[in-house]
Amino acid sequence: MGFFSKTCEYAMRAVIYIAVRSQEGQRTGIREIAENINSPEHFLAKILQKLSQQGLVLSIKGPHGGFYIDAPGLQRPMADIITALEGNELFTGCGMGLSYCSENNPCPLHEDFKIVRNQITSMLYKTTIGEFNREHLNGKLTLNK
Amino acid sequence: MGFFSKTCEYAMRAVIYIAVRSQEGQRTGIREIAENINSPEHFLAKILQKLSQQGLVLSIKGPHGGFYIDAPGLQRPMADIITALEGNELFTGCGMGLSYCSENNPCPLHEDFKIVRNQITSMLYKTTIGEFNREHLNGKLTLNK
DNA sequence: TTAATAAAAGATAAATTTGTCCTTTATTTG
DNA sequence: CAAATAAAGGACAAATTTATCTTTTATTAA
Repeated sequence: MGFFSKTCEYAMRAVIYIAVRSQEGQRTGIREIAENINSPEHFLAKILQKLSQQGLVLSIKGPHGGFYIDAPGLQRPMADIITALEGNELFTGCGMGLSYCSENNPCPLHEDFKIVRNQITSMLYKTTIGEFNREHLNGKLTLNK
Repeated sequence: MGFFSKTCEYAMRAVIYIAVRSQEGQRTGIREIAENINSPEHFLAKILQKLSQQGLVLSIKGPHGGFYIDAPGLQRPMADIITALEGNELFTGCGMGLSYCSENNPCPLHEDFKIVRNQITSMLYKTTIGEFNREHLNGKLTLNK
């Protein structure tokens, strides 16, 4: 059980990769992205299709086409990727899966879990899609293994 | 996407329920547990089978048999439930699913994610299986909806 | 305007998780 | 001992997630 689903993992890696390439003024094809983030190409295509439909990434068909992200897009938080693909259950749901868990009706882990959830939420909202650049990837950061 | 898998959700709820009943000196059958934590009975049976094999819960067959947890068992951390069922990927894995992500080779979310993971880890290790009792369940706490 | 390129879209398949059912084994009680 | 009880275990089925393959549509460039 990974923390995020494969779908979200691939999506985050892909979007960061596209963001880096976009800041270099390049559009990127699926092949290149999949190779660089180590994901199944066709599965990733489906994911990017969804993100594209929701306007999280932009795309152009045909020669020299590919995916890219514009300046406003680069300012959006990582959280938007998760939300676009799986809604906001991660940010709101009960840790033990109880639908009526709430302040008034808490599960045993409610209080502690609130802290964890807030931490995740703030991590994903404060980190923007565009805050990683080529230097990061040329340094210690990695996306593909 | 829930935070934990259904398996872990049911397991945590079931173990807490068994712990409460054990502290009342009672063994509990699968039927009763499933009803009280709102889980599919047979699926839960499989889960408890695994937890029983690993010694996390104890069981006795036949009339007046059922599941229970002894005093040392009640002292164990909730984390043991997760580990018993799915290993410790949750406590060690990279948020973006990268196998070689580490201090020397971090993914873009590495630093923030470390904080989140530590919080989860400490939540699950500091909370013991036996720390909830009937008063909790009769109060605001809930396990079944 | 034709050929090549690349994403969009649809169909299908494999793998995993979740859920159900049935038989066997162990234990208790009458 | 026989009948009843309850977990253990095995087989199977449904649902979801992950992955693959093929066709269509849009765009570019020769």
